[in-house]
Amino acid sequence: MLTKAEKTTQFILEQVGSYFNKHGYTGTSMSAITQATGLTKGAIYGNFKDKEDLAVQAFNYNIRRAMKILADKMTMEADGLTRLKEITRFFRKYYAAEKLHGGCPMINVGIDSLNHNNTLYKRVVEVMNKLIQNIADIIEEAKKEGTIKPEIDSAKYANKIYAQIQGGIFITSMLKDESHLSEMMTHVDQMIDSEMIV
Amino acid sequence: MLTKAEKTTQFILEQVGSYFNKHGYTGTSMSAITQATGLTKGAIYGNFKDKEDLAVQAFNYNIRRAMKILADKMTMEADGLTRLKEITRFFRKYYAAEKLHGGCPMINVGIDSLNHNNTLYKRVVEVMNKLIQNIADIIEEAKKEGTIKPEIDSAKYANKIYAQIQGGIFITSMLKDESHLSEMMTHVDQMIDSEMIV
DNA sequence: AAATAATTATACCAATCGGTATATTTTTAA
DNA sequence: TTAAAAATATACCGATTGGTATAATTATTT
Repeated sequence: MLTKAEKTTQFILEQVGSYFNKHGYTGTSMSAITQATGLTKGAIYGNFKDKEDLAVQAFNYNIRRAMKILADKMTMEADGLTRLKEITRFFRKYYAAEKLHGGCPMINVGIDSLNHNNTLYKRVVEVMNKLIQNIADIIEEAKKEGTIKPEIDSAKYANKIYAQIQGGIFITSMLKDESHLSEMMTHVDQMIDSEMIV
Repeated sequence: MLTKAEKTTQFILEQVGSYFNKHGYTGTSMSAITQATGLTKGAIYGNFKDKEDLAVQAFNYNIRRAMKILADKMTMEADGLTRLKEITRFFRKYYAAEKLHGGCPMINVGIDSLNHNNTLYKRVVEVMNKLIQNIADIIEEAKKEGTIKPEIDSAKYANKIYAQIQGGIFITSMLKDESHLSEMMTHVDQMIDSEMIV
């Protein structure tokens, strides 16, 4: 069973996650946090060391929520190629889902933290490397299964796929038109079909 | 000849452009601006209406500087296909150049303004649409010259190319490794060669 | 050179910032 | 049910925020 403090911590992250994601580190004030939660500074500082601690935990909360559906899909038993295609399928619906929570946490917090908060920045990089590595692992798996060419450089293609995803997210976010992300996912699918598949 | 105020305006933008680009709208305080310029608030507010006005002009200054080399290349007399390849060539050196000035203004100010300042956001979108349109125009030109297939959808490919550029910039910026952007440009070059060229 | 206009410096404003010490309340243990 | 502990609320801190009114300075015109 969760203690009261643990429940409050969770409650704060739920209430404040989107706000932090949307407004960034300096753009989120402690008073905004008290307002969003209906709690007071005593409750906030009783459960989080400082603003940075809260920001890092809010990012962890946000990225976990954003990636949950994909993470669940990835744990399903399926061959590598199927799971690779699941990734592009997932991101076709990503913008519509994430705009409800203030946008993509990776690009929002990534750019915001890059020159603002090193602790947060390092955490974003950590997550990014994991995401790219996950894609590379799936490609390797498909190579072992014989569906993707053995000469394919999995790390290189993982980087390319992730860059295309984030590029699509950025344009779609700025122009508020999810067709751009969708077309980038089509492009990735075509790249898989024409370059990677045996 | 420039008046004193015009020279001061230019001086402020030169001194403060990188700072604004690096730290964003809320991350740049008026006191930081006075410190960076060595001037006082009187000089700042005598030449700019308010912080937003300064932020917009700083963005215009930054994007013009960042794109100057490419813009010069684009005015040169050359066929469409050559100019298209000039774009990817330009962006291979983009990160090394822009990190000296706080990073890519499009992604920095784009993400920062998206949920912070609508005036600034609209200006970024305006510039982004122009950049994409420029690429589309070049593709159309190459089609007329017979070097690119007539059935190519120039708007669609312009969007794809720009998304790949910005995706590469984002990953390269976060991981502080320009090879990612470089490999994305190689990918664009290959796309041009394999899909677009007649 | 004197008068006028343009420009910049100074001093100050209320509001807000992140954070803390302490008082109060709520929960748990005795 | 009462005492101890945990959790939250309140009141406050000095520092900083964007912005302004006015004084001082510099440039231009007469």
